[in-house]
Amino acid sequence: MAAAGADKSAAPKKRRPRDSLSRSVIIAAAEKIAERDGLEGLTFGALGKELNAHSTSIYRHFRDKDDLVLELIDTLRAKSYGADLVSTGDWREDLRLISRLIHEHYLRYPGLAMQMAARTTRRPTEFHNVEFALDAMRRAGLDDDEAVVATRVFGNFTRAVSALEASLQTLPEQARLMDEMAWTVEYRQLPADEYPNIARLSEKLLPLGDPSLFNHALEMLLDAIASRATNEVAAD
Amino acid sequence: MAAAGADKSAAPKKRRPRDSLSRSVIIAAAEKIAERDGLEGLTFGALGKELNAHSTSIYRHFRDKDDLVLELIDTLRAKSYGADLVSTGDWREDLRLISRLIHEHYLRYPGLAMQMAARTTRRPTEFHNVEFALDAMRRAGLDDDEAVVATRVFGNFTRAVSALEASLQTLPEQARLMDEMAWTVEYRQLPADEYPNIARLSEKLLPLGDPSLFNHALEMLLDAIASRATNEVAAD
DNA sequence: ACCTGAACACCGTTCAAGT
DNA sequence: ACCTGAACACCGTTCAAGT
Repeated sequence: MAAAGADKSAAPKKRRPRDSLSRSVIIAAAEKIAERDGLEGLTFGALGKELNAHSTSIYRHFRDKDDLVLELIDTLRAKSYGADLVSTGDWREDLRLISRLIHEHYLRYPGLAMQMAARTTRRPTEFHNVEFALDAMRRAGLDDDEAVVATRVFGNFTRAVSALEASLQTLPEQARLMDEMAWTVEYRQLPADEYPNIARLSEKLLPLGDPSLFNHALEMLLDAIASRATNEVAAD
Repeated sequence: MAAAGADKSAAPKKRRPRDSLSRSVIIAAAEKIAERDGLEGLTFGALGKELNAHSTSIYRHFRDKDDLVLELIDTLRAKSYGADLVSTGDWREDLRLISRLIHEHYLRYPGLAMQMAARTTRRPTEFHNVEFALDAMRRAGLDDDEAVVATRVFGNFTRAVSALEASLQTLPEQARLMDEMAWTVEYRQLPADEYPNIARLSEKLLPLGDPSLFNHALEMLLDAIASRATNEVAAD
């Protein structure tokens, strides 16, 4: 009774049934690997193992690795924050919301962050993000041209800074620690005559990835948008 | 007379003399390759070929590839804009200057941009950049805590957005074109009832890497810094 | 002491061969 | 039609062997 059904194929073989492979099945396996091993673990070899299939059979369903990664990006996006992106009615709060959701999402999948930041996926989640940001800019009082530019500036800022923070997380442990420590060690020993400002402020210097920085930057950019918007609203 | 000196070692061998290899010689070769083939061409194999040496002999002078890349980053930085980083006396103009120099430099070496943005090199060029920015923030009228945060925000913004733009440049040609075209093709066909703002503005949408965006973002951030600085100066 | 050669453990990708 | 096996052209890196 104990090892009844799975007995024969116990440890070694149990081959996948024919036709059981598909894009969605492969993406599900990729998600699992990304969640478990991070992104550097996402190889065709690992996918094959996870799927109990030959690694090269994936090529029947995806043109190449780029094709697979783009599909994975959109799936993760929708799952990770698709449902949370609901307007609050306040443009500034809305921009804060989308920016923070993207930021958190990138930090959750740091190995994919740079690709998420740089690629255009042409898929529903992306359409929805753009629509959401454009609408907030309109409600902020920006005219059409300003809204388009502000949306891009705001989006590029959010994705770029988030990807930078995420990439700090993917550095080899030793490099990350050395880099972080530099701001509390090397920078405190610089000569005051050559680097007076560093010497004066050396106790206060923050590492590049300090968690408070994102919000500071976000609020500064929101201030700048608000001040441009105010100029318009003043005409009311 | 024609092929006199170089005759014997014409095509095939001409081995490097012993002890002629060093960190600086290797970095010079790496610069040459980076300039010529971009960064994806910078492999130990290519370095060996460029140096007329065995690829593995590089390991006598650099711990690993990361060690080599960090050294290369600082060398390129110093050479590319080290001499141009001179204060104008105007804090806002100074921040504009350093931001644009970094931006241009990243676009010149797009394959290294992400590493340049995320790593702390602990070397003179980096010290100098930090000192320069801190001094500008002080002259803008920010207090110590604000200056430290503003420097980080400003630096992270500059490096992150520049690295994002640079990484767009390193995409495979076909992916880059498809991604750019999406904003003038797919986005113009979205249904107006579901995406009213995209539909209304679809003629104006810019690709992610539009060259005007960096300056727009930069001026917005400078505005935000100026407005915080003004609050202080108002007390004068 | 310095450099080379051969090998290792990976990658993504191609393609002929099996079922 | 779908999947596998073997091979290819790369990576970075290690280490014993040559000079």
